[in-house]
Amino acid sequence: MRRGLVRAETRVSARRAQELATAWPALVRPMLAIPGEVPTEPGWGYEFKWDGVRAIAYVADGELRLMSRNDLDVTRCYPELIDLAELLAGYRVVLDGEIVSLDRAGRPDFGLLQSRMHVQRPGPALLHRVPVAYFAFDLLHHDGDSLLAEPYRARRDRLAGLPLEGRSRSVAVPRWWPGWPGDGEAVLAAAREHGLEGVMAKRLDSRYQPGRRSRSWIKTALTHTMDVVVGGWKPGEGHRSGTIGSLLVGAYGGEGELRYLGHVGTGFTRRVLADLYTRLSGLETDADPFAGTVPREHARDVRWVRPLLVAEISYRGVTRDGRLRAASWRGLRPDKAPAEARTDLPPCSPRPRSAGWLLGAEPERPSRGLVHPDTGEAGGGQPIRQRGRIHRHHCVGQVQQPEHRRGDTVRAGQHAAGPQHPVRLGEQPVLPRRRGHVVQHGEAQHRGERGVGQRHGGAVALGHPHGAG
DNA sequence: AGGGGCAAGTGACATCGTAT
DNA sequence: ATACGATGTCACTTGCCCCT
Repeated sequence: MRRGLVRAETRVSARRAQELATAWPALVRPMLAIPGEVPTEPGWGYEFKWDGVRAIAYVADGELRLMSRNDLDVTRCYPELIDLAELLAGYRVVLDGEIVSLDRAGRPDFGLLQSRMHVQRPGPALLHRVPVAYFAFDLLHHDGDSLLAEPYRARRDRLAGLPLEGRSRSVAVPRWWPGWPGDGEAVLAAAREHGLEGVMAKRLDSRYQPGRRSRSWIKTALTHTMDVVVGGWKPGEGHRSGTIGSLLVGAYGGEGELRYLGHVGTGFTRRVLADLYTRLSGLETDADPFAGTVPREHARDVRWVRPLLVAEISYRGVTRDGRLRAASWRGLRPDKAPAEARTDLPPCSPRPRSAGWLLGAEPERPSRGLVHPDTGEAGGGQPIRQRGRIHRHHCVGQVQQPEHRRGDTVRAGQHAAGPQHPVRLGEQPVLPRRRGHVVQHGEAQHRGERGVGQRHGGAVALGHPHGAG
């Protein structure tokens, strides 16, 4: 078999785009989602939102080409994904999917993937240390047929017909739920419980709109909030010049030290920036208020301030070195004292302790479909419902994991003792409500201690959020 | 060591088209 | 004329590689 074309990562010229359009059915840019609440009305299908890098995969005649969101050819960066071409020998397809790197528990970890993203010729050591997988979630072309005008449900059905699952450690077709009312909340609850990034909802009757941000796809990211103390700020650039670019924030640790947690540079309105500029100008000092050292690249051009302002921020997780990921400003908390802003953060992004639930460890399990909770009957990918509830259904397709990463498999939704729905900012009237689902800091902190999972037959199963199953 | 580039993302805001 | 929704642009984050 010929190996996939290997080219340096390059931006595609118009001429190259024409070549690609000739060699493959078409050059398709990924369809994008708008952020919003999980839709609950009928007519939506649901998937988990994967924390990785989007890529369109072109497979033809045993060759593979992977194109990034910005028309970069990233085939050479991920040589293990040539498995796609080998699995699909004899097919001519275009897939939409996500390149992910899995942590020890088998969950996508964007931090891990970052060590692969810009390496054009990864060596054996890096390939072994940080393997990647391709999660295919859409089929755009199939043996000469363009499926772009086909409804999402039909594209998914044809994707399920491809010989992709359970045959390679590098390829998976994640589960999806052709929705019933309420499924969205159930999938979101499962995502929250397992520390995933969020949920994608897609209209079952929607066509694929290349390169478009469409209301037919809605992404709901899970975020967390916490109170922080502002310890410094950096000047802005461009249309933010003359005002604040970002704030350096921290919170108090167990020893009473102010721990640096990172920058917040988004979420402000002009009015808020002007107000903060005035407030912070009155607090300027020469002394760095943070315990320990703020990294040099973070401290460049910083104006330190006395740590008296308390604010609430939202964030998507915590990086390995204890920094807030994707932090966003929500508002000042004049009702709180600086000492009330405490870290007590988990050492990493809040995630459950249980391992390996995401990817099945038994690739030859007889039925990969849904299993009826009472009869054990396979449901062929459709949600099994009884008395209007989802009982249990499997989460992702089967992927062989590297030996060193095999782990437990869990059944979700059976042990969650805490709140089943996130605490929303609506309960804090001083602050505006934002998009996305919010997990309060305390909830995120404790979730990892709630044993949410247990072994179950090689694939995860979702329990209904209201306790069935 | 420092800066640029790239991936993911967030959010605000300007602009354009359509509806009232 | 005004209001509203959709869309695109811009500035910002982390973390990595690569080049100077």
